[in-house]
Amino acid sequence: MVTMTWNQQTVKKNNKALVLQLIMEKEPISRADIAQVSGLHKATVSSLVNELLEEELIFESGPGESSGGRRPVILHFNKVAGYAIGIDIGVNYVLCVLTDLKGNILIEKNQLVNRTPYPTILSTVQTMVQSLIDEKPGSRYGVIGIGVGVPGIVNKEGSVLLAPNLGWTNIQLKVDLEKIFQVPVIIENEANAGAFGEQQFGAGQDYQNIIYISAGIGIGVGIILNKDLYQGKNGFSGEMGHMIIDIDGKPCSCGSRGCWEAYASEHALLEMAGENTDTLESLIHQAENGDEAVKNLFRKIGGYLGYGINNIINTFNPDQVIVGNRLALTKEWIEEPIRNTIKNHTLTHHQHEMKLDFSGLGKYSTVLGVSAFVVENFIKEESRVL
Amino acid sequence: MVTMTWNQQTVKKNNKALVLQLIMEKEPISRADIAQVSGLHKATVSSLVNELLEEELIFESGPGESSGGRRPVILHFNKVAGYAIGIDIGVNYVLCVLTDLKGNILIEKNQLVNRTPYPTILSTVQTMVQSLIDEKPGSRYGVIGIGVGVPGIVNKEGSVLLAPNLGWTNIQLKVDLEKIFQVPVIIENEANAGAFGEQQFGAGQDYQNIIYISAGIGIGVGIILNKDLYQGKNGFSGEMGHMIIDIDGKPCSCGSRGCWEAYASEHALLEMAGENTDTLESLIHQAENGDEAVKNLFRKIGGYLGYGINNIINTFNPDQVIVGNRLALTKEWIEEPIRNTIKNHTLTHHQHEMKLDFSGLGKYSTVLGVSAFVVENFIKEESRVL
DNA sequence: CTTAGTTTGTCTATTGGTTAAACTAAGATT
DNA sequence: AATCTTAGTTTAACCAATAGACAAACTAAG
Repeated sequence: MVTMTWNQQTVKKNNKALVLQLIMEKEPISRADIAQVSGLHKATVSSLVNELLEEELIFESGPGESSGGRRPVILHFNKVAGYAIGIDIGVNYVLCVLTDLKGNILIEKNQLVNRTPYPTILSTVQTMVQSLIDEKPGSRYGVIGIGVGVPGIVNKEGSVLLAPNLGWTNIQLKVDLEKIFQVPVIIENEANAGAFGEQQFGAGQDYQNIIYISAGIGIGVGIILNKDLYQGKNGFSGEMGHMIIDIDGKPCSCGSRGCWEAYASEHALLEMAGENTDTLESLIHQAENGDEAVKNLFRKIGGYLGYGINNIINTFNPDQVIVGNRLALTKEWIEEPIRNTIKNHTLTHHQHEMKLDFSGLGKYSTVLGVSAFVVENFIKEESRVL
Repeated sequence: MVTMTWNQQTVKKNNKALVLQLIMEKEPISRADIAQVSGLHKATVSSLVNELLEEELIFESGPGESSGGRRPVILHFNKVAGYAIGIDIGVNYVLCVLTDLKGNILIEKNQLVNRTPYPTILSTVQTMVQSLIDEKPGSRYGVIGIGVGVPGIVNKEGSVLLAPNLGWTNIQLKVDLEKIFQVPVIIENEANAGAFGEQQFGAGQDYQNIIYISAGIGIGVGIILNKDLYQGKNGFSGEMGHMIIDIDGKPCSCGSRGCWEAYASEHALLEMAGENTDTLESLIHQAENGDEAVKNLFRKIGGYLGYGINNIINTFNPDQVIVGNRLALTKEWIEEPIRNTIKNHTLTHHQHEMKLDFSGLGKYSTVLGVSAFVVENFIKEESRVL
């Protein structure tokens, strides 16, 4: 079967998913409202809602306000019908969270790690996830899946092909985790996950086409077009950290020269700061205490970020660009230079109505993103025809 | 009505479109084959095929080869059920073609122009289109629409907001042409149209994610993701000619510096060639006669093109990059340097299985692209439920 | 308090599509 | 000639959305 064929079951599945989505987004809401908003007939909505009630994906909560007639029955999304686990594997930390189906964090485990060989990290993850599972409250569907964000190149089969900062190559992470926990596992690049997290719960909730810039040790980019993550042919999209912005410029760890992340990343920042500073945090501390040299350093990084963002805007004509990850902590000093660079370089029509924002979720962008992938997957499965 | 709802009519419409698409792509084909390939039931296929026959979008052509039983009835797409007109407005020419529904050019009109004020071009276009209409053969649906490719920024309402090389700003081209000819008109950026043309009929027929580089006086890029043109928020996507590849580099006509097209376009080439050469054609002639200096010039341009293509590949992880428009004529000399630059700079995983090709349609990319847009639009309308 | 009107949600019959299965058509095979 | 195969059509069954009647529960006006 080459292409998608349609029949009554797909119709029902789609409408059911639509109803559920409306309840998730607009709760509290009544059956009548759903019919109104969706364009479906009252009777159709009624029957789909009843199925969703039986599946415990939604619940009723007494009558609402009358608007001149019979009072409506208020419907809610049952966000604790199951729980998702989101994991962010960083260069020196592992962050695991248990979220409900609306991306609220219920339990959080954070662990610093010194070295990152795969077996070590895998066992750390295993321990952390197991303790989340042990502590989680009861629910109809239990743990519906695990999502993992990794700073590296991930293919569509959930293998980490290359994660230079972790020292990983060809790690079958999805296979390993599914074997251990027997639930669906989703592996994503950290920037892609962050983009989805911001789109679902953070700064990007109102927009269709979003480019999320994960500016950390390196730079990765998550591309959301028409509300969907764009992954590319193999899942490798968004490696814009290795976009050349300066021909024959600074050498980059990737072997090329003049890459964006050689100028605008945390790594570049620390390099420029010189020998006596070790961490981004200490630089931020200095800047907060009025150190003009450090502030200028931040401004310079901001300018470089701006060049890359210029390229992004001219390429994608997005609704919004979101700056996230560690460098977003320096918003106070980098925002102005970024905006200036855009103003002076980017095509006028493209600037118009384009929003530039900073991460709304901070260090949780990635975990919430992968958790949202897990939820999305679950909802798609569950809203099948029974 | 915020979102899409589904009912039996949408099912039918989709299935009918699917059947028609299969016939278009795989003709000659029988009803039984369609059922096989699509997964639809024989009876469903039969009834949909009969409707398509009545609409004269397809026709039968006697029995085919038996495969051990009753011989099948062979179905064909009726590519002359109507005709589309495609127009490419260039800096010094206007190209108009009449195509059938499969993108075959039946009549072609080419006219050189000296100056490009809008009223002049509009009247030229009007004359050319009128003569195409007068010469066209009879058919069931006549001229189903007009598509126009323009070298500039086009919004989703079919207005040309800015076309620097034509000297146009805020031209309501779609409105004007629809008023004159009373058929649906589609306006697209020339690179977007070229991308679609190559994907439908040219070098990109086998691929899902294609980036088409229109390298002419300037550089524009058409982005096809999952077989669909990506237009961006306002329709301005793909202005990668103004991607910065060299910080504080050469000034560009856009007001910025270091833009890709300041290094890798026909304009850049002629600038580098110096005062005594006027056209790309004369340079090609020199190169063909063994002029090493000119060949080196081409190689240099190829290298610069490579830098931008590096950025494209790392960003999009596409199936294929296609180089088109005027600079594709210099393939003989620029291909090698492009490939070298990619080899030396682009991330290894991204290079893998990535195809780099040159335009398969030559100067017809744009006209065939807009014509294909018109056809797509028509098919979508016609396969409506009757 | 009564009555009319309105809004919410359900029930029943209808509509319009796909599908299953029987059937006809026309060839190949034995 | 009899049987098997494949192609395509017809008929009835099925299923989901819909239209419209209806009941329940409320507001508003007299």
